[in-house]
Amino acid sequence: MPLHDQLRAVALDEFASAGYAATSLQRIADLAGTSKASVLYHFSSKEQLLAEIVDPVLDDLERLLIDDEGGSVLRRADFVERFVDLLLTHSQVVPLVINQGATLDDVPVMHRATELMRRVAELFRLASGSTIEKLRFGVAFGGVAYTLAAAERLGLNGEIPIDEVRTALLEILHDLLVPADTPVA
Amino acid sequence: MPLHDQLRAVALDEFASAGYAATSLQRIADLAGTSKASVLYHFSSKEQLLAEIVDPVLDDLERLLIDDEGGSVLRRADFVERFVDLLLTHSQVVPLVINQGATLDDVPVMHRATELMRRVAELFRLASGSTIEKLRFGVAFGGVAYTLAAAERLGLNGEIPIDEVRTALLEILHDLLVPADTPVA
DNA sequence: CAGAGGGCTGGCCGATCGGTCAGTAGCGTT
DNA sequence: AACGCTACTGACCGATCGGCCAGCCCTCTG
Repeated sequence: MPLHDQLRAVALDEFASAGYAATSLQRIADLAGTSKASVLYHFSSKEQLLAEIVDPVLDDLERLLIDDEGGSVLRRADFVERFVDLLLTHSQVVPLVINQGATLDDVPVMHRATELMRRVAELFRLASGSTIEKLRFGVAFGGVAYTLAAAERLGLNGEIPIDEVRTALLEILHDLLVPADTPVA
Repeated sequence: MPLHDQLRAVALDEFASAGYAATSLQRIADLAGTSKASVLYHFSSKEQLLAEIVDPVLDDLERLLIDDEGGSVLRRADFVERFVDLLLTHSQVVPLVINQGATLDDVPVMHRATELMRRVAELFRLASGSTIEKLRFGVAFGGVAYTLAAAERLGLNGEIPIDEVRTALLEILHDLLVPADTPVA
């Protein structure tokens, strides 16, 4: 693997587990077996290293939003399914954005993440819904992200097959976001 | 308000919104209109300032766990209700622990928080349950915490009366944690 | 062989961090 | 007046941070 990619992978591990602020460029360099200066050779700054990690995921999310808004063809259940797949695909980046987004809102890429999450919320038209509908969105979205982030820390997950996780999350999210008494399309 | 209490309040605001690592003692001092040295006069270290904020909340949680384990008298629904009240009472500390607990596991008070959360998980016997039951716990607990933390950031909540929030959260958590096909006691 | 350029590094910089310490201002007691 | 105690402060410390830079090594090209 090229050093550039390896540095990105190592940085993602550390940003997700120890936090962006608590992860020094020196530590990233040590874990990758190189020097701090070489990290700053591959990435012009620590912020840009974070951006190169997070931006592709936000691109995926934005694409999903555009697909949906473009034709409003997607039924809510379909959106939820694609959304879960996106979360599972980027299971390390999701908690990074969720847990540290508020802390790092001065970093441009995290501000973009917040804006996209707001658009997801508006998509479900929960900003104008009832209190419980608003809270259902918050619990569902934050709950899935938190589960992906902290389940291991609490020793809650063994080696659960990802297919099983996917199915279970879909069922839970479906229960929360597509209540039986709500029109789906 | 005594300066000691004011410093604790200011620090909690900053720890919860900007993060523990990103909040300097100097900033806490500035916001309270005093000097950094006086902060370290009232609290022997930054870690102890965090501990004085978090420990009382963990004491409450531990008390709830002891009440439950002692007689196993509490029905699951009762536990959920007391649990939600605890989260609402300490709505600033909860996201602090949830979002930054993993990052700060080297800080003793945060390690204690992780242990208590593990006990809550075990209480629901979800460690030995099916995949979807494990995930339901994660989604429920993390979801409520995330909602309390980030709803404002996404502009999802206006001035919702706390009673309404309490009722809604109870309903959502009840749906997630006390499924219809599960024996309650 | 000469030179150009990409990959990489050690050493350094200013800034900021948490924390220490000597010292002081105010105040009630003797 | 002299004391002791609490509250508080400015100056300073070593460590660490992100970032910069001159220069080295290697390979490819002419």
